[in-house]
Amino acid sequence: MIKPGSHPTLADVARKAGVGTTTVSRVINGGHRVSPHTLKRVHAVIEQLGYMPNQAARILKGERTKTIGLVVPSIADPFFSSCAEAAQEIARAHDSLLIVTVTNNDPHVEMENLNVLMRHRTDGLLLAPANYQSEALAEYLGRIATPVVTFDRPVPKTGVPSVVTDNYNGARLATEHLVSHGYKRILCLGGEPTLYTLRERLRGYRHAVEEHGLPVIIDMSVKDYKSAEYAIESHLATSQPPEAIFTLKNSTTIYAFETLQKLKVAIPKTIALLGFDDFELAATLRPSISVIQQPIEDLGRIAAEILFEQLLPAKKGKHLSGKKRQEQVKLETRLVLRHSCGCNPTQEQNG
Amino acid sequence: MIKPGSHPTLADVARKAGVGTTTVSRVINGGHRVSPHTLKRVHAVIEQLGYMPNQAARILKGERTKTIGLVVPSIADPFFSSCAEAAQEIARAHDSLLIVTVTNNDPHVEMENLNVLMRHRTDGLLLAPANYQSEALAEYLGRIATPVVTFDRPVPKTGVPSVVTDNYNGARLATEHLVSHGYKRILCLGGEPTLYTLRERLRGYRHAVEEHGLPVIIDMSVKDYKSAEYAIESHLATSQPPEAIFTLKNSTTIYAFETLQKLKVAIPKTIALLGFDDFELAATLRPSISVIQQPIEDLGRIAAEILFEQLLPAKKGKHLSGKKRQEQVKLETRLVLRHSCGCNPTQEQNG
DNA sequence: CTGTTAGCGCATTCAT
DNA sequence: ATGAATGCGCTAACAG
Repeated sequence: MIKPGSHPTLADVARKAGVGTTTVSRVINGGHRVSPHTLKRVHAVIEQLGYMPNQAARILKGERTKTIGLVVPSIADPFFSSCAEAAQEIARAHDSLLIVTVTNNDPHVEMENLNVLMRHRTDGLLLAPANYQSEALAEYLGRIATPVVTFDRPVPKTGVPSVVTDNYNGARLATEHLVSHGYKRILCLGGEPTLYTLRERLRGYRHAVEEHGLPVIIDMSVKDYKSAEYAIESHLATSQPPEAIFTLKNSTTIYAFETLQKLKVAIPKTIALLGFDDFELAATLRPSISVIQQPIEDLGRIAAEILFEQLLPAKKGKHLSGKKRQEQVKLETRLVLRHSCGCNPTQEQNG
Repeated sequence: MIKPGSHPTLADVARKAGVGTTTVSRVINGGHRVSPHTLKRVHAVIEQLGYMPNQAARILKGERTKTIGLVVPSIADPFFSSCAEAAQEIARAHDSLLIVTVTNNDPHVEMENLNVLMRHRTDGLLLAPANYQSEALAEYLGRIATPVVTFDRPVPKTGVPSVVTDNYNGARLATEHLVSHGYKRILCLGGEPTLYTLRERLRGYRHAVEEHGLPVIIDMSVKDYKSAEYAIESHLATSQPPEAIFTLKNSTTIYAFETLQKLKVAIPKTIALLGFDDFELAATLRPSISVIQQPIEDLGRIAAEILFEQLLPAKKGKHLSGKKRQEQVKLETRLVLRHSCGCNPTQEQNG
């Protein structure tokens, strides 16, 4: 070994094999135009030295880094980790690595992460923006050369392609369903009204109830279990308590369920429940919870696919991909009927 | 712009600012030993050009890549995604990026991932090995120069440090508790007996029941809901059906719960249930499920901390860290008593 | 304080 | 079929 502790280099291999560096380079890049004999010996030396090409040197030569960056609010969140898994799979299929960074929904941290990723020259970026409506982000994305695809939440006023769930129609679907059960007073429960997804869902709910001439009852004060409990208790104490609750997100649905359970309010008899976004044990709870299901893996998968689509043409030296894929992809939701909304479906697959 | 479409280089900045490359280099590395005036101008040019240092070039100079690799069976799995989140946080604190790869528990894919990561010269590796007992992996890890820390599962016969849950004692704790309730026939239910974690838990269960002179009833045939249902029905049909079930993992616990619920077997009256590993709605189900809880985030966090601990000394040029941290860290579990085991605890925090 | 210069490991002409 | 030489962008000696 020439430099103990360090990795052997292409030159080390060349020396040991008694050939030129060019030859070794050819060998590790497919072995074309190399005599079988040399090929064999070089391979042997590579094996023996445990040589692995240094990606950095290749990058420096202008090659792609074979990495893409993923920027999400959280990776512990099942929603984003599912997206991440799908994205990782696509990346792997394209011989690329996925670098994961988390923002905790903090625009400042997000910007920092983007900068670090740019320094590493990731070939592309997959982004679930922390702050819908951020001018700084829009400006930043317009400035950088790296292809970006956002998912779950778009960045408005930018040409950045995005893959999102059709939150608006999903919420409409949910609300319409509750209406069809005959419920008149439908409470829409949620939190963090600044989030794009929740705003869209809220809009869907509002339009649906308004169209049916029903009262708009919205409570966006839910931040945790406590606030959910407080909110629901307040609405129950009203002279005209709600007959159904449409919860805008996962955690809210669970808080609502727990609260109703604790207060011994019969679901769906006294109050029906329907939530946006499915969750693991929704079918196992009693009663089972009806939900609007969004194609989570598809979000990550399609976003990654679009990203790599933008990456490929560059290889051929083409100027721009001729037919630009539509700027925003909207994925449809699915209404999963279980018992909490008042339905009585036949047993689901998994209990 | 000198090269449209490409990133501006340090030399570009130097030229435009009318200074030498060294000066620019100094500026982007803290700005020490540079006159305030020059500093300001260079900063201005950097801003104007949108210059970002090329990480690859730095790496080539022998610097660290500021990246660590994470190799896990799945990132969609809440267990590993929680570890990943913790690891990401530590990485970020050390100004590093986390590259995530998933193996699907396939040793071949795992090896491939490791190779790719080595090519990218990640400073270190966090690994949850796919296959306990793999000779090839042990050999590989012994050969590479990069520091590695495994978590959740160790790689035996290797000096590779690992951070694992004390699965053995956790299972003992669980079993002892069921015994203390007076149950005599305790069924241990699980699957994939090749996994390190499950073997350890199985061992803990076995020792505990044997010590109490109780029958060892093990069924490792659970792979999915169907097989769980079949297994449980079989055991119920016995002349001496079990009085309690100890499930070895998350999903098995849920399958068991669903099956018992479907069969209208009263929990814990007819059969008690206690599972290894907590899950989100364990406290919300009725009855709530008692579990052995493992410190999931700690696994990822501590593994990452140990990794960076090994990385730091190299910076100072020291030969080896003097006091080697103990090779294997074992994290203790916690018994969380809810209703399914027969306990009647006071209400938990969150319902 | 500042500039010049020599590599880091590799792919790539251009010769041979 | 092979090799010598060049340069990618940057940092660190080493002058000034």
